[in-house]
Amino acid sequence: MLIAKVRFASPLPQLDKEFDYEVPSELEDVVQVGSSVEVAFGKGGKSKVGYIWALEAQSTHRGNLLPLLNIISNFPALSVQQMALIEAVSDRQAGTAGELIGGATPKRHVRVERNFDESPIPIPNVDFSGYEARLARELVTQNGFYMQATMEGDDNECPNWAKEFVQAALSQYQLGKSTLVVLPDFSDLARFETALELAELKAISFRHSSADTGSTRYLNFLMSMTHVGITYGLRGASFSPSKNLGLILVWDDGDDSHTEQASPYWTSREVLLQRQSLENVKMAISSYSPSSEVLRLIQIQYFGYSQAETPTRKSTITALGDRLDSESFAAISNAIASGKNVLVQIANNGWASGLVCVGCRELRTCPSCSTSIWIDPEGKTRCRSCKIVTALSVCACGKSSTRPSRLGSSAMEQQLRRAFSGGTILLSDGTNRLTKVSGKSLLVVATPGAEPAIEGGFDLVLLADASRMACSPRLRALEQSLGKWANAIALSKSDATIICVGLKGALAERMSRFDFFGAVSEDLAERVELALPPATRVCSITCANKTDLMILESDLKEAIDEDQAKFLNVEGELTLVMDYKYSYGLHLANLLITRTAIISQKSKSKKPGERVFRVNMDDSQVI
DNA sequence: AGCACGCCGACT
DNA sequence: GTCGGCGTGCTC
Repeated sequence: MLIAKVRFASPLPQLDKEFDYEVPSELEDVVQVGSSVEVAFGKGGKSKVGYIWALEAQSTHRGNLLPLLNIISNFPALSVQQMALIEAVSDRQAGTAGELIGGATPKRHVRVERNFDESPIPIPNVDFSGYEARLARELVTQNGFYMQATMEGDDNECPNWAKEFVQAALSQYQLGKSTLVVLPDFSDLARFETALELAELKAISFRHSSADTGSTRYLNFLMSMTHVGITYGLRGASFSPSKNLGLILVWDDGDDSHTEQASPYWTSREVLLQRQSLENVKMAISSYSPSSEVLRLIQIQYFGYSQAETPTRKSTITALGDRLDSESFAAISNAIASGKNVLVQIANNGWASGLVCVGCRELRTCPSCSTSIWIDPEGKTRCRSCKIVTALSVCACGKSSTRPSRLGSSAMEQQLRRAFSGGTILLSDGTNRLTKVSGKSLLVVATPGAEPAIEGGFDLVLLADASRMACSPRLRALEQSLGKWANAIALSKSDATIICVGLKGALAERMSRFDFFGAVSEDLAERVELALPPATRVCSITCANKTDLMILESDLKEAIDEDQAKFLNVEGELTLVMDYKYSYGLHLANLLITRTAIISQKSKSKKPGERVFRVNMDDSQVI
């Protein structure tokens, strides 16, 4: 009798295990590992969809077994490699396999299956050469590699890195192997697609994208599962199947969008590093400015690397902290007057990033959650965290008026509109985004990540909030700012002028040479000295109530090895933060899974559909 | 999650 | 005596 070990796509820790079912003899020839099946489950015996995690000859369950009711499809819903990855990631992140299953397998479409053509794709006859192919060459000998991308700037829509990625993927294809490409956002996805089109490789490329219709997604999923080719997409694609995988490519791994904001809070880079070792394949990461994690991989010699040549652009560092001092004002004026195009990068959108009392200069905060209040793109005073529009009350000092602590992109746009009547002023931010602009004398105000492409590149880039972005007290502020500046600078012409507003000291000196590699290295060296991430890992555990958290804390204090992990003091009563060594990660994650599950079940303050504990094994926000 | 089981107070 | 409140625990 064949036994199917079945898992469910549920985040509940109680269901995070395999359940045994008998395979009826008439299904014995059709079931396979990865099949989605219908089974009866629970007291009501209602039917539920599960996934065959393994097929075995004997059951370990004492008690009688129910039969599988049905096989949902002849195509497996998950590949063996996907299941191994899901297990590895849930173990590492102290989550459940069930909460990752949904993201790894798309909704089934019967018509797509009926029309599915499993025959091999005619091999495209491609000759895609005519540029460096630095990456493809390095990957012949390297198993893990970081390539700092060169800033060419003249082609914003198909930059050098995208061509490098395509070339590397093509080399794999010629060896009969697939490539998986993971990008942070849709503009980078579009850039990579442009390169794929240029190389005429669309026929062997399978897009994993939430922007596609369900049937397209399912078709591409089946294609990735059954055909050697190039699978690409945003962070969710980290879990897609890939037949005979040979290479994993990641663009701009330090971008926030690579981190999943829901439990178990994984990041593309870490998931794909797991995948690299599970599937024994090559992996390369590329960006204009490296992440500190990548530099750590280089330091421990897990990754080789190659730095880009220093960009040829002119760099100006203004000493004043003001956004529009006379120097940058003059530079913009001159550029606009001579028909050139200017990009102004502003840290945040809306009208004001914060409001300060005119009397006591205290930052105004939301009455219910005490995070700062800003003026959003619609001009409303709104809490940043609970998103509620709040009427401003009278301050403790007696004054009721406020002034903006720092202007947002909408305000900046208005200010520039008054100052420069000669040019066309455009605004591009997260809510109102331009993907491409063209023309002369354009003055584009954009928030990081929302910079539009422009034919030929910008002539002048003003990083208007440089000093404020870099000086924010968050751990990753500097590293992330460097990444955002680098991405903006990459959109400029090779002889453009770059103005960094208000930088001082060593950072100003680094930026005058566009030495991103050096700046992040220095940042990493300091963190290593202070034993901060990525020298160690830091996890956070938040809990809805204090008593449960205290139980967990004393529980953990007894169980953990003090040489490997320790508690850190943080503000906020409902959060525990620990730092721990990489080698202790699996052990700690396991400890957290079991302990939080026990306490959750006994908790008095359970709410339906809400977790008692939220565990983030790599929380870089808390420090 | 769902659903049943069970132990307690309130009621015809 | 028994009806129904929801806390507790299990589901192959």
